Amino acid sequence: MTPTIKDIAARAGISYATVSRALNGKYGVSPRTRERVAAIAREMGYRPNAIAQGLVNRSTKTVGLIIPDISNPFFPRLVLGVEDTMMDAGYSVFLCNSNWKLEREKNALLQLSRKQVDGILISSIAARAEEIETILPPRTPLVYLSSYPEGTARSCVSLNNIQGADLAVSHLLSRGRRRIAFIGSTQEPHSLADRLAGYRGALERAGVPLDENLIILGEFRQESGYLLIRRLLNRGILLDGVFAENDLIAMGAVQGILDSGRRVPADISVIGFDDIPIASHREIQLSTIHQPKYRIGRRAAEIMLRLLTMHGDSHPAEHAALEPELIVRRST
Amino acid sequence: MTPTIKDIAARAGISYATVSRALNGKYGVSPRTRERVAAIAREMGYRPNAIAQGLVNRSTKTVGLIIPDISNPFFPRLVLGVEDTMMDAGYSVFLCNSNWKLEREKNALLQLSRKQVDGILISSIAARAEEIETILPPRTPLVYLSSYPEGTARSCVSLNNIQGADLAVSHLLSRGRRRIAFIGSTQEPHSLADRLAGYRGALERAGVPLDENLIILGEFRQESGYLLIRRLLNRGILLDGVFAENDLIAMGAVQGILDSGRRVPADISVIGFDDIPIASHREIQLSTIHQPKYRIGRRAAEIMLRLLTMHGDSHPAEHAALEPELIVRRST
DNA sequence: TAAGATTCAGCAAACGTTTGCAAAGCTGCC
DNA sequence: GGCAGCTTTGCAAACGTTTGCTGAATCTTA
Repeated sequence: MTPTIKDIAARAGISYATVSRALNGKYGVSPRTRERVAAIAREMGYRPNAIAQGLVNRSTKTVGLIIPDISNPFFPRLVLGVEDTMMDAGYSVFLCNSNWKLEREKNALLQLSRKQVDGILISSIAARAEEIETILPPRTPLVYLSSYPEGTARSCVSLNNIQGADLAVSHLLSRGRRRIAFIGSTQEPHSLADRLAGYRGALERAGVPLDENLIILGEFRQESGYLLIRRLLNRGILLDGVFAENDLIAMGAVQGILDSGRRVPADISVIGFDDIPIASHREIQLSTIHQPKYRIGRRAAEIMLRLLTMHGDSHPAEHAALEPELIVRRST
Repeated sequence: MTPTIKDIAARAGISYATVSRALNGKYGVSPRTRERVAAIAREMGYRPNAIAQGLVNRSTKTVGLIIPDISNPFFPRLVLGVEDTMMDAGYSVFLCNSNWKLEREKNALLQLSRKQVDGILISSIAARAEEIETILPPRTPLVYLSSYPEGTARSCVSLNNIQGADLAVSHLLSRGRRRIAFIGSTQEPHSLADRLAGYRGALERAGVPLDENLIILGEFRQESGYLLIRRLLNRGILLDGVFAENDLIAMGAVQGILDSGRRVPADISVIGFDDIPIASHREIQLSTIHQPKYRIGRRAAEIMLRLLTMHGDSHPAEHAALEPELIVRRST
């Protein structure tokens, strides 16, 4: 077995309370015994049992991170931002994938709360805050990142989605496009609502009439973008621009357009959202709205650390809305 | 506070030992009290404290997963494979990124062992097994995945790298290529050694002389591939094929070749390794050796679960070497 | 040198569970 | 009615820590 504090005490011929105090640099231990204990601990290869510490300290130095799908290229850098920051502060992070299912999201929440995590970071697909916040013990530190539900009073870090969508659509308009399709996903209701709002706003401001036939929804996958645009095109609906809710959809749309014998951007301009790594690739060159993924993760983790250290006193929820940035590439 | 087993006991007017037994379906509780306890627990919103359970059961239902970098496109699906499988079995997983640094890898190992994880899955960059195995308590369940150090007696799940490299190089040879460069990375010594061995073996079998000038090493990044191939080309070294240690390097190499005014594959054929998602993209079409990333993760997790359930009795290390698959696309 | 102050160490409870052992309650049989 | 045998329950220790309280030992100071 790995040595415990009692083994050290036995070896040093003192009580284990003293060993604990010595190891933790607590007041009330003579320098002599302190050193002796340290030496013995080192020699025996002692490692504090974080589980036992967690039980008495009521803090596990652990947080949970729930995201929809790590294999979606939007999330890895976000996760890295969280992980780096929490790790540096001495926390470990549980990663949970919800696979875009509310049920699994709730499940993860439950499991994490059993595991006594000190806090939870979540990129939630829930539509309403109660759906997820009622699962947690009342004052659990909670930070939403990138996507958050309606009606929450907790801290959030996200891009200004309305502004981002507006930026994208305005860009298409500035290129002389008037029949602009919106291809989105029903998987994240809140971001859908915001990006749709930005789309509508930009059109309205430009005096371009909204055509509900141009709005079409599927999933956050390339195949979905491909299928949806082809369906639109096959129906004979006229369009000269596409604003996709994310880059994956946009890339699928580009393929669909090319396969239908049209050109990008000459016949139809396409713009995406997120700026995932592949979008900037030389052979792809997709115009998009940039999201600083690593920074979102880091920022969320920083807020979490703040919540963690003021443990419990007043929750001044912090809503950080980062600025979107338009990236113009070949597809527009 | 969240209710404990004692709160339930108080409410039910029985001892908390009985509550524990009732909740865990242990023998020796009457159906009547069992139901009563269940009802009260539900009503009070009781959740077992996994930390306390972990302390007495000496099992935390938790594993650690250490990888170099989640933002490298090779890892997300591997992580997902692990996570899905462990989650289904009721385990949570700590994710740690080592950023290709041995120091951080060791650090993560230490941190995880403090946290009393039941087992560790690691894609290690260590050259020798002792470097990492001496850090862990002797009989800790440990599974290497995708990459493992020299001299280990533990379970591994990985692709047959030698065979994969052989496959890739043989393919280039079958295309009439004779001057084949190897562009690799020093970041993972073991996989480098194997892929280099496959490269050498294939050349030798074909009777093509080995030219050490054609072997050049950097990092697992696209920029690295670009820089290295350009350096080679600028030196005036003749070549008609490139075998890159991974797809990122291969993609960089393709760009470098194009920028130098040569054609791919007409002048120089390029093949990568891993088959990351982007490699199959219509505009990229990189030939490569496919790695079943999700399956590697799942398989490793399954082995871990087996180790976990036979807790301690005999460690029949299982070495699963999955078959590589050649994927021919436009770049060769 | 004695009394008070100060330093150092130990005892024991607590964190929330599980579980071996003993006690109590019940059943049915003679 | 008494007793064996079974079922149901409770007591208390244990897991590895932290920490408030108390006591002993040492040091000051008059």
